[in-house]
Amino acid sequence: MPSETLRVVTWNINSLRLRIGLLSDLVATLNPDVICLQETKVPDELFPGDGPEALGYPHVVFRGMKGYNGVAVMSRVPITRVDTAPDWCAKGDCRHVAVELAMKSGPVELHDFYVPAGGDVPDREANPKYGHKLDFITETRAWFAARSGFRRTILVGDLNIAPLEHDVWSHKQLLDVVSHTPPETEGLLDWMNTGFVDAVRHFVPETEKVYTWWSYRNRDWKVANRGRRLDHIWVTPDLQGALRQHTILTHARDWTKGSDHVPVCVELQV
DNA sequence: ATGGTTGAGCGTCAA
Repeated sequence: MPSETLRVVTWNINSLRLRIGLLSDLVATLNPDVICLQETKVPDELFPGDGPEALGYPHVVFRGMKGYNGVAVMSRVPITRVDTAPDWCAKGDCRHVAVELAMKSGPVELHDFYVPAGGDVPDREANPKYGHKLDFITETRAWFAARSGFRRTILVGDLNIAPLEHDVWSHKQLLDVVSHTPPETEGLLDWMNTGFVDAVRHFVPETEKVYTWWSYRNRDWKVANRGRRLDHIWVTPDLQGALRQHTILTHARDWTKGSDHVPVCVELQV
């Protein structure tokens, strides 16, 4: 059976139209086969259709809306959209798209998620956005649990939760901060444990700090280094042996007019 | 408890 390299990137681009030029830097640096974006903030009728093709990614699926949310997958490999998932929390809010990659060795399923950020107050009564976030991960967990036994599947995205102690700059100080509260971190790990392994933690020990996001509200993000690992790549266990390397593109946080998230990349031999 | 910054799109809300 022929095998080939598959390099997958996930990036919360925080407006595709504003930062589409940065995709050239991303491609030049990481040479990905598939790019999964979140927070594209562009309705489908305004999606810059010729942009991905000019960069060498002729296969594109996207789901966007005006102003908020939005996900897109750009690929060198032919992809077909998979439309089996429900409308999470019945909001119609463009936070998930799934595709099948036509690899030579057989299909690989890929899910691109943008989990709700959850607002500021970690209390579902005072802050419905927090409740929405918890409900979202409960629904996704249940849906993947019901499909247990699936294989050759990759799940990526801005999951807006830093699940482990060393996924944040200060575990103690962030226990009450949305993105690292126990209901979120436990919920996310329950979702992952429906049938995935954490591909970045496959390479980096849990005792080592890893961040993919630094707030805009820090004068010097590098000096403060108050980061969180909000962006994730999970793979089904049958792909764990296919993992070859990973990259957190930290220096992208310094790109001119950059996103507050940086690209995360994993290479597999599938 | 609050502020700090950014994007969409023109009020403010969301992050």
